[in-house]
Amino acid sequence: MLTEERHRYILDLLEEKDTVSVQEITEKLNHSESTVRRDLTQLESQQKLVRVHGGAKKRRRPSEEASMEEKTVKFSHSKDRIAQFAASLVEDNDVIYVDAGSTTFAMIPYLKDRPVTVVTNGVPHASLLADLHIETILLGGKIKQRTKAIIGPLTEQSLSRMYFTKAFMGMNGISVEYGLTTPDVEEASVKERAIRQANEPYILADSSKFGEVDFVKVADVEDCVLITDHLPQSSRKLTDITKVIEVQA
Amino acid sequence: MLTEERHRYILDLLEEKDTVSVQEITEKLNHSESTVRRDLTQLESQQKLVRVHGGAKKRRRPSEEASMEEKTVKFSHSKDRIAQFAASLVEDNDVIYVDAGSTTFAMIPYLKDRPVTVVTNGVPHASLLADLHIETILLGGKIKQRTKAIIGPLTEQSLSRMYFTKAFMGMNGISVEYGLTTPDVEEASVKERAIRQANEPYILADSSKFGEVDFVKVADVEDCVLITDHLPQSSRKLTDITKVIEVQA
DNA sequence: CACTTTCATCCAAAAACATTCAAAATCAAT
DNA sequence: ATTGATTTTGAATGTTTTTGGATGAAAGTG
Repeated sequence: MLTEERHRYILDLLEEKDTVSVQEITEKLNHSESTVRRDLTQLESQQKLVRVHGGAKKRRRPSEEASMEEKTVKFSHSKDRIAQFAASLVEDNDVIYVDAGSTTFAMIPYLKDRPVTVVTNGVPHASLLADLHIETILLGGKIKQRTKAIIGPLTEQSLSRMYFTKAFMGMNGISVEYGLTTPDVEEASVKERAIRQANEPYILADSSKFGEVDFVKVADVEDCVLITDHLPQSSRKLTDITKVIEVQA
Repeated sequence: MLTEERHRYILDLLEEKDTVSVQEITEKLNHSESTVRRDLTQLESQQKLVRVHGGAKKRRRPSEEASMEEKTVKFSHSKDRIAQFAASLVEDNDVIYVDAGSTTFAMIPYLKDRPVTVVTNGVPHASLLADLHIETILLGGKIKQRTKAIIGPLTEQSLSRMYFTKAFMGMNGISVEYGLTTPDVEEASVKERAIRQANEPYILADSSKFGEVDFVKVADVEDCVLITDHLPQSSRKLTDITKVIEVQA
């Protein structure tokens, strides 16, 4: 096989997979490690790829690289505080549920390199989790256009066969009288099920959610622990019926 | 055999394959190495090809040669042609399966505003489909970091309860002898299942996939219709055992 | 820290190369 | 058709490039 052909093959592999190992190439091409290493060295000097220990990765334009990183930044300060605290509750080898939504999304960067399995119904959540090399199971079902949340009967069905050590949920309305509420019927059903399947369900909510009541009830307040940046005076009564954690700003 | 004929033959080979080895030519033309080398030297001086150690490669316009950029664009052009044709096969009210992978991803823009339901195991696919307001079901399961494909037993389980009018699959290797193959075991299982659940399974593959053999077999070639930009001479035998559609470039 | 994997470097064997030369084929004139 | 000149061919030669294994150093893993 021609050097040229090997080079082409390696670059094509990279085009598909972003990274290749020396081992993989030696097996597929049936050439020695020495040869493959030489190939990689040459291709690197041509700026066609970047060598890494054990193989090579695709060369990215700086712009691309930046946008990858950028994904993990910027949330409102209160959301981020809540998320960071929630993530600190996660223990090694937990199997946790992370609900779709922006507050729970903010937790994900704080889970980096933790030995946990995450089940989620948030498509962007799953994507970021995978990027951070966290074992991730995405629930199946209908995808909701606006929020990229997975919902529907299929979702509930799969959920009903899972069990979580902890669940971290977003919620639109939290009220003493009407409990935990959300605007979408199908999403409510999924949330309800996830809370039921978790040993310790937590609700992540900034202060604006308290006193709000939405269309569908998901669960009673006393079923969950609430995590917030600040509990408004008007909702102080909640502390009588369930545990509320106020994260220091 | 005339010198002129040999030259023609060599250039034709290059047109097909981009690179040829001296050895290959000597075997096929049944002439000595000396002769073939002379041919190559002459053709190079006529700027019809570029010599490399062990053989020769196709001459490219300088612009092409220089930028990796163009190569990527060009590659995705054939993918795009294949994808566009595949999308044209979709009929109203179909329930189709769209496999994870870049070729099938290219189909999605062509499905915009079509009254179809799409089931997929590609996370980016589902995301784009939702953005284009197409009814989308994402399969559940483990998410694969590199490709963002959903795989694993959970995935197969849900798949087994679905039925599709058509399935559009990507594939890494297509060979007369070894059938349809792919490098990842779990992904292979999902693909196999999806093909089984579809009334009309299609394989989308550019010409580079033919003759390739990967680690795991997914299905036999005759189970599917192949859609490609160009079927290489060496794989013509495929037309005897299944339907192959070559999309005009 | 021990242990494994991957790495760069060196070297000898193998493959591919340019060059030379005599035989074979082609041509051009008789 | 035969001869001699010319071109093309394939084998032989020695040189250069490429290859794959061996080695110990470096990096990654637990």
